Amino acid sequence: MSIIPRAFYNRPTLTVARELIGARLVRVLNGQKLVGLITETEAYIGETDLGCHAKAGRTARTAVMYGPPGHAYVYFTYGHHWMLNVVTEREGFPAAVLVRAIQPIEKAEIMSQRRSGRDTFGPGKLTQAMGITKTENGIDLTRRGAGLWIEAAPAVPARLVTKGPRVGLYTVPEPWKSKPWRFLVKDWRLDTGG
DNA sequence: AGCACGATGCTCT
DNA sequence: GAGCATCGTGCTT
Repeated sequence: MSIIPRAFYNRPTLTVARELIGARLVRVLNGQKLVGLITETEAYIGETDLGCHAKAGRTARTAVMYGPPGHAYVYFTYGHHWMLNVVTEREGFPAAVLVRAIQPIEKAEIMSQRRSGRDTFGPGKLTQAMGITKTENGIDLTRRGAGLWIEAAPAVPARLVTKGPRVGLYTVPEPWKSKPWRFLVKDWRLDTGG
C-alpha cells in the first residue's frame, strides 16, 4: 500500500476531509500493525473559523497547525481524551482535519482489547484503540518512522458519503456552528469485500 | 433506546 | 479560574 504524499494534504481542507474517507490509518504498536479505514472526518479551517482552535491565533498548542501539511495535530480535551487531526493547506495557514472514527480492518481484536471490548467509533475512542497520545503530536504522517501514517485506498463513491454540521461545537456562534464540514460513511461501515 | 451528567486535566484568559 | 472538536454510566421511557 502506498503512503499518501504531502501534496495530498496541501490542498483545501474540505477536499482533504472528503478524500480521507476510506483511507487506511496505520499504527504500529508493540510490533503489531493496526489498521483502520477512516469513516468520519471534520474540517477546521483557519483563524476565521470560530470552531477551530486557531481562532485564538498561534499558541503553544496550535503551533503544529501552522506548520507544514501532512503532520499530526494531537491534543487533549475534557480531561480524558486525545484527538487526532491531520494538518492541511500551505505552511503558515492553520487548518486540520479531525479523524472522528475508524473501522478496524487489521488486528481489530487488539484494538477491541485496548477498548475493553467496546467500539472504536468516536474521536477519543480511536486514539485509545491505537495508542495515540501527545507523543504523536507533530509527527510526519507521510513517513513510517514514527509508527503512524496514512495509506491510500480505493475511493469511496459519493453515494456512500454524507455530510453535515460538525459535532460538539455547543458554544460556537453561527454560521460556524452549522457549517456542513463533517463527512461520514453512511451506515458507519464500508464494504471491505469480505 | 435515549438522555443527562460527572469525570478530570490541560490550555488560555 | 473557566471552558473544552468526549466518553461511560446510570436512570428514565
